[in-house]
Amino acid sequence: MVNLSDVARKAHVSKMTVSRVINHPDQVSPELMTLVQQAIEAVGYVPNQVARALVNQRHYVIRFLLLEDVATVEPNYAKLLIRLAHNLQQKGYTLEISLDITAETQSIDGIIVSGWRQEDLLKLQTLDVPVILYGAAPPNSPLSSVDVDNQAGIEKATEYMWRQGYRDIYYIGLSLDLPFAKQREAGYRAVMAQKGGRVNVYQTENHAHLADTLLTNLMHNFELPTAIVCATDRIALGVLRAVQRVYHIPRECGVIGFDGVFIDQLTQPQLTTVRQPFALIAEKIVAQIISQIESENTLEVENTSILPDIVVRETTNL
Amino acid sequence: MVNLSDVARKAHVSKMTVSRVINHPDQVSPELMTLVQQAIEAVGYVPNQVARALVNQRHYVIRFLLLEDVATVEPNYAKLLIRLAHNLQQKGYTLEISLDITAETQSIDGIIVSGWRQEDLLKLQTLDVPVILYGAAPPNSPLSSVDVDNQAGIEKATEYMWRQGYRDIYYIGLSLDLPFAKQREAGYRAVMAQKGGRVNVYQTENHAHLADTLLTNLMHNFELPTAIVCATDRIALGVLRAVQRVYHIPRECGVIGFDGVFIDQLTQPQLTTVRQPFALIAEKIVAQIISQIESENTLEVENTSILPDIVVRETTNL
DNA sequence: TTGCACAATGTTAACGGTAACATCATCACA
DNA sequence: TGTGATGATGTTACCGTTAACATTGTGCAA
Repeated sequence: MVNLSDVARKAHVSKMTVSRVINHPDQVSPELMTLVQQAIEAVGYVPNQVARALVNQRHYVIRFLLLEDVATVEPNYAKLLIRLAHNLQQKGYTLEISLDITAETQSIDGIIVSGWRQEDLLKLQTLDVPVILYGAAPPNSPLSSVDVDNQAGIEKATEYMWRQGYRDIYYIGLSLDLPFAKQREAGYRAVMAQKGGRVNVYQTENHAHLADTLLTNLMHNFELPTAIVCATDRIALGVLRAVQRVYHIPRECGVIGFDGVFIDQLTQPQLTTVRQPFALIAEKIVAQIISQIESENTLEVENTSILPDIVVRETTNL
Repeated sequence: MVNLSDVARKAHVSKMTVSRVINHPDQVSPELMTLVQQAIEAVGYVPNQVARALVNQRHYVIRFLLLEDVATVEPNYAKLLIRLAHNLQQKGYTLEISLDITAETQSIDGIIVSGWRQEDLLKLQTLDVPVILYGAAPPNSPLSSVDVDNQAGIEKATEYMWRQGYRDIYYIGLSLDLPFAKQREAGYRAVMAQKGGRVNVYQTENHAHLADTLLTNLMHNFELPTAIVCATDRIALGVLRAVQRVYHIPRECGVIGFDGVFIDQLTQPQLTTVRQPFALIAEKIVAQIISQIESENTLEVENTSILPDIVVRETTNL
């Protein structure tokens, strides 16, 4: 392996000069600068990150800790993961994947956590590296977080349906005791309260066929045109299937989902949805964790919500 | 950070003795052994992997190189990735993600490549670490590979449909010039040749709505009961949608897909499919790459095909 | 008793970098 | 002309670990 000494020998300077050319270019004279750069080229030198990590006590590695149950992993993660890897790479970091919250933290600089539950937070707080949560942290949590703005997302969706002209608007939520599920429901309620529309909230588990069953019973009460705001695309898929057996989409019934990852492109007609802006989310997560790492100890908690956009397709154009 | 010296001081031995307790337990006397182990416990020592990596020229890191176009990333990868991370962790390795084939290889021990094309192979061959391809390598390639047995998978599927009693069997393939697409088609042809059935091969791009359109035109030729063997679940989704508008599934038409990741669970009725055995695939990949790393230079090319299983659901029970 | 093999432990140097300090030449200014 | 500030470069030591070699002590055969 080509190392600093090889470059130094080639350029007839000391190792330190070479090191400085790389890390503190302002501290070397222009002549040596070019001389050393040529030597680096000539011998094909590439800095050894491991040695660098050892002496700097920095590793240039961020861990993505996935706590979600492996069986239920959503395709979401692939998208987020890829964006994260890409953004980190640009900043000179690499992304490592772990499923184990108890894994050692001494060869990483920070952790991005996804799929966490309330009960994981205590352990996460005690770690000795910066932690960023994907998904909104509870109030007063000492951990920073980045999340899509779930409430605003459903607000946008509900308002959009109202603006399209639908007045009979249903919300099919998730029967899950998790913050994001409640926030989405709150978004629907907020808009309906403001508009003075009738509130119709139902809940189901996150399965298309359960949503299908629910809607099959529900849709006889519709006062057309009716809109159905769904907490997830998966629910929307089932809703769509049930409703289109009886009504015309979108003339009689409009449907809008939430997530915008994969499922929305599989439906027929194609689903209008609130899309999680993974590119932005990843960007923000990366910016935040790197700033925490590089600011050393000034631990400033930051909770970011990112406003999602509506992707209009074929299920909502009244 | 607690290090070897701290343990050594606590146990009143030299650093080397502590190191040996960890790496070569057979070389230390039982008394010191327990003494040192207690000291390790007492001070909470955890070996520093970075220092270890530096001196051993080993990093205990495997890179997952994803060359697929980011936009088309299938949820497949999330499943595979998680299995890989899990298996590697058990062997003391960590998994890192990269999208960049040109990234440095000096702080990793091996690479697992996914989504590669023919034109990537040359560059991959020149890397100075072991490389395992996910997806069958071309004949005589110097790179090892692990893949699902695509041909055998579709053979199984076709035979299964024949056994169910369908005699009019169609194959809807992928219009892609990639080995796996050809192998799947070959599987269908092989079985039909053997059974003496009429060969009906059509191709489409990997989109549900294109498959829908294709089938809408095609299905008037069916001699019921007809089976449709699909190259992917995505195609199967479109096929199912088109066919069920006219025929009863599975009494008049049976449909079987390939992949078994995610999509198959979204259809109504639920899709019978050939499932990629990601647990096995990941296991095999990990075993293979670690064996290559640890055997140093005895570079033995190994191409493994893993036989997939059929997951019988609701679209094939004639 | 002597010497030697062998097992248990310690010492040293290295892996490839960088921070901190030391050295040296240059130059401005009193 | 001497002094000290300044900038460019070199020297040293260290990050935490392990391989290789050195040392020590023990038992056993000659």
